[in-house]
Amino acid sequence: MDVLYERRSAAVSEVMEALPDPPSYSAVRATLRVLEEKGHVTHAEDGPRYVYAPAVSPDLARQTALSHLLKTFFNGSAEQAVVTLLQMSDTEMTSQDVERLAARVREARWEGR
Amino acid sequence: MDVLYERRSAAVSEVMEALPDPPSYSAVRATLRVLEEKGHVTHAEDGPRYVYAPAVSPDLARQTALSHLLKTFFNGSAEQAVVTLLQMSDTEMTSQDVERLAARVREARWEGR
DNA sequence: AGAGAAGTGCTAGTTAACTAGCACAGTGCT
DNA sequence: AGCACTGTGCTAGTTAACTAGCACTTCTCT
Repeated sequence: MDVLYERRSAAVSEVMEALPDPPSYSAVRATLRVLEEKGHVTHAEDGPRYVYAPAVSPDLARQTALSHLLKTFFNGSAEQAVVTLLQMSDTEMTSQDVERLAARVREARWEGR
Repeated sequence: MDVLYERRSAAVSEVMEALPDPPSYSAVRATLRVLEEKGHVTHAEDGPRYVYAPAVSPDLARQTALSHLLKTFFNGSAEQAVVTLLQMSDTEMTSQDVERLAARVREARWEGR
């Protein structure tokens, strides 16, 4: 699923290549078929091959993932998550990014949150 | 794993109760044992029962989870993630929270990020 | 002290996941 | 047109995950 979320859509071979220590081609095919049966994934035909994509909008997927992560690692606190994001070294935020971020925070405040 | 991250530690039965549509007791025990073999989990003995905990510090786990989520859903952009966090309705941020957040952002800027 | 509850260690049987491999259908190249 | 290439549909066999259950130990409550 993460591969599909990251790439937005992918053929079986692309999914396999994106996986670290990938299982067999057959296994990936079977798994995608099961995911489709469960409604997590859709497939479209591109010529002879299937191209799979998440069944849910990117926006909803993002929100679901974020709120799950908040619940699991930050006790539901969005503020703590934001602080950690800023402190993470591999985030590579420039001062310009922080500037824009502050602007957005101000925006959010004006919207009454 | 998510159950252990959220609760910091848990006995087998607690893990099972925290799972939606839980597998059998034996399955949970076996899974935790495998996770321990793979080094993702540690156990301590509390009287007669085992209490499992993640093998990695909460802080590292948080950072790992966040950077994975950034890569998967936000194309690596921490700024986008923060904006989405603020926009999410179920985040329930008060204006006080936003105020404190803005303060932290300023702090982060002074630290040269 | 004794009975019950709750837990682990271990095992046999069942179900699901993975592997390997075939036949067949489109693409692209010569 | 013909051939290699890449892909799907499907199947048989193998490995891993899950289930159910027993014997044994430790705490708890009466």
